[in-house]
Amino acid sequence: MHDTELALLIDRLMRRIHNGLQASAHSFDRKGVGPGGGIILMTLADHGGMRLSDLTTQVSRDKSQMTRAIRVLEGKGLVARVPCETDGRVSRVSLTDAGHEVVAELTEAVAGVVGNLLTPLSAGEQRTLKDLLRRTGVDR
Amino acid sequence: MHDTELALLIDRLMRRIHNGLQASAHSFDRKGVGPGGGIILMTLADHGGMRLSDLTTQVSRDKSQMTRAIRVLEGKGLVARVPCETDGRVSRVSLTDAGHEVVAELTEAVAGVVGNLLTPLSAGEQRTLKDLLRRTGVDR
DNA sequence: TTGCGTTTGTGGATAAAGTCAACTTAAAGG
DNA sequence: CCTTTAAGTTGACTTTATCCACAAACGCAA
Repeated sequence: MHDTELALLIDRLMRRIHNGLQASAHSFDRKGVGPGGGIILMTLADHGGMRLSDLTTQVSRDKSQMTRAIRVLEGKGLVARVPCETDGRVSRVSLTDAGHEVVAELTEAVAGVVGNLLTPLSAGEQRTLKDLLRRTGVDR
Repeated sequence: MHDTELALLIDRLMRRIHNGLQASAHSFDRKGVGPGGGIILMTLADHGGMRLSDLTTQVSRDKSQMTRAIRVLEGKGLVARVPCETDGRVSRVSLTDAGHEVVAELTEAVAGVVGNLLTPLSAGEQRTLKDLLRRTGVDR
């Protein structure tokens, strides 16, 4: 088997999404959250409030970087963190109203770019693609 | 439809591939090409000799970065560049024998990680997934 | 309760990638 | 020719990523 093509395909598709967004970032990323911040915000929109550690595993990033990313987003008033009452270590992160507004703009922009990239696929195929990706494993 | 889920899924899958490789990089990346260099090498293995500009569009990266990445790989003796005879501007890049060896090791490692992540999918579904990704568009 | 290992989040230092713009050389087309 | 465009290169700079050590809080068992 020795199949590396999928890795290359995934990498390329992700870069294209990234570049497509970058090209028009000035028109929607008023808060300057960037790609990294955007993914965090959208993930929070999907999951509601999350513990910081769950957030890091969900987006598969380094926790120290997550700390810093959240600090930036908090500084811009897009997320709020409340210390957990039952566990003194964890802090729970959630979107503020301003954060939701940013997510709405981000969502539209991302949907535009992604929709554009997916035009060669039928609606059913697009659904299949997402379904397959969703069912992808967790490695360890 | 405002669909951002696919972007999040793609990003997460790519990070998981990346992290999975990173975890055991010491055991196969003897030349220290890293993720970036690895993608370039594997792309070259797929396409044979390529013009540098085609390489940049294929992997969707900045050309200035490609210049530097190729210089590093060339310094390690993994790729060779020959100036094009018909066009004095372009230089054609291809794998050396040492480069092919590295690609072989990379391929095995990548296939292991990817195969691991794809275990929830049947063989047919894996084929479908790759097919759909391959048919993905080019945006502009 | 105390001790011990583990989890959660921070902080710092450093390396790797990405971004942007200016610039050289070469082709292409009036 | 002369202007325009394409292919690479270089430089300066910002953003992400990686690694490691650490403090605080929890879980649990002796």
